[in-house]
Amino acid sequence: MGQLCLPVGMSQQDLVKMDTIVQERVRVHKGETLYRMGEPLSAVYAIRFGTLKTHVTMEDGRTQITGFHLPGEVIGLDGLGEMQHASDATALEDAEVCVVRFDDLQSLSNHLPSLQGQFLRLMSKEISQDQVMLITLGSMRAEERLAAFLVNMSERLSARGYSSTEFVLRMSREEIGSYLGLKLETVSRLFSRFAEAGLIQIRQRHVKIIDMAGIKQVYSRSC
Amino acid sequence: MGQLCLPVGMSQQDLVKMDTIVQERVRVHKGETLYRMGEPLSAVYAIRFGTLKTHVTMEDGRTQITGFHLPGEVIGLDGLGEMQHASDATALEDAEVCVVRFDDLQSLSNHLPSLQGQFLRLMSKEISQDQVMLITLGSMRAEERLAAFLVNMSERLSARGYSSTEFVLRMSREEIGSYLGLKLETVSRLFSRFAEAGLIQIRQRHVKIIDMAGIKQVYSRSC
DNA sequence: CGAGCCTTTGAGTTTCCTCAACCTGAGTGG
DNA sequence: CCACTCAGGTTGAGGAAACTCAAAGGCTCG
Repeated sequence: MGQLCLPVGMSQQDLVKMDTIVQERVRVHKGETLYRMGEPLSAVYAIRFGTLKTHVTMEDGRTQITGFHLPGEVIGLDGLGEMQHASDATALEDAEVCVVRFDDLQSLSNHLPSLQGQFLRLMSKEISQDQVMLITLGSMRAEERLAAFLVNMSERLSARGYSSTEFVLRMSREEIGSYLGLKLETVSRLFSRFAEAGLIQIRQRHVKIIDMAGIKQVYSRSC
Repeated sequence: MGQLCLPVGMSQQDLVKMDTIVQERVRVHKGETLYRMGEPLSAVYAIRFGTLKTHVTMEDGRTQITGFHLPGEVIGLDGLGEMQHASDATALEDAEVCVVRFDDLQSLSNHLPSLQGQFLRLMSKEISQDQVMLITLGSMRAEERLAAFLVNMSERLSARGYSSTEFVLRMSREEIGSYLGLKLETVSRLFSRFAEAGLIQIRQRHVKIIDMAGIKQVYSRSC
């Protein structure tokens, strides 16, 4: 569990203790939601396998995807402050998560000093990632955003032992668009343009990266 | 100090204890930086008075403002994970901050159980705010972004005892633009348009909100 | 009071969106 | 087994939004 569910940085004994409280696992089928915005926060979740998206919906119905989450990542942290979930989490494919119950956590954290730090670190990382997205949405053009997205997916998949050059996107063009602040047609056109330029091969959701350096250039050689 | 430097939620005795460790204050003059990205994190900072901006710069020189920070807010939390600052913090006007040293904090947090929770809550709030910005940048049009910005400033100022309808923007059009993912000319034009529509009065950086409901409509009646 | 920065406003251009048609592949029922 | 359906994806044409470039006016600060 330890390796899959919480990132490195804890001692072996601590991991053993952790294992004793995190025995609960939940399966989430494609399209089902793990939690919804506004629900009381009873736990955070470490993804064992599968991909989930987190998204928020405004009063007027518009929706924005705030993240795609791969195995090994922890979701639900954004609700810790108000003790209620700040977004929806939906499975993009059948997935399984470890349930880290919050009341267990609180009683345990006294005995596990490293756990507090672990959570601070996770939350801080989430803040940093959000800030990277702010740059992406605030100062990049469509082309650059999509290139950044591809590189980001590649790196995260690679860090989890998958191929960094060939993978399957678990989300639709529309979902990518929502995440990147673009329309689905724009995403589709850009994929086609990247393919034409010899940077990638793409057939449906199967992506093969041909020229990684070229893709990185797309968002570094601007201005 | 307590009221000014850390939000509510701590008991009176805890506040007294806090006061004993947070005696250090720093003045930051307009244009000076409090900390820079990459510097080792030795403290977080609670703003006593003045306004600061946090911003990040990419390799290619592009810069994005990630937040404007008013008195009472805590900055520097985004660096807690890596123990080094994840952004620059620059004063928009002469300001003073309380220095919350991290080593003091760690030794103290054992004796102050509420402090840990306090920090989790602050960080979680920061994540939520970033996610609101993601929606803003990802799915709103220029007009809506600026309206949301005005309402946000108004509410935060009001919560701090200032007027909610009349205030001075401490940042330039360019800085507002960077924050909202717009160019300075666009920001300027939109202010003029809002004024023409009778929603606000604006002269340089002095804003007077005439029709708050109208401004809120700008970003609720879309689609 | 002058220099430099900030702001406003205009004209033209680019980027991305909208609308629309058509294609593809997976799943379904006859 | 094949035709059908339907969601997702591609591609094109036209238009709207925001950007770029440019010029001129206004504040602020030394």
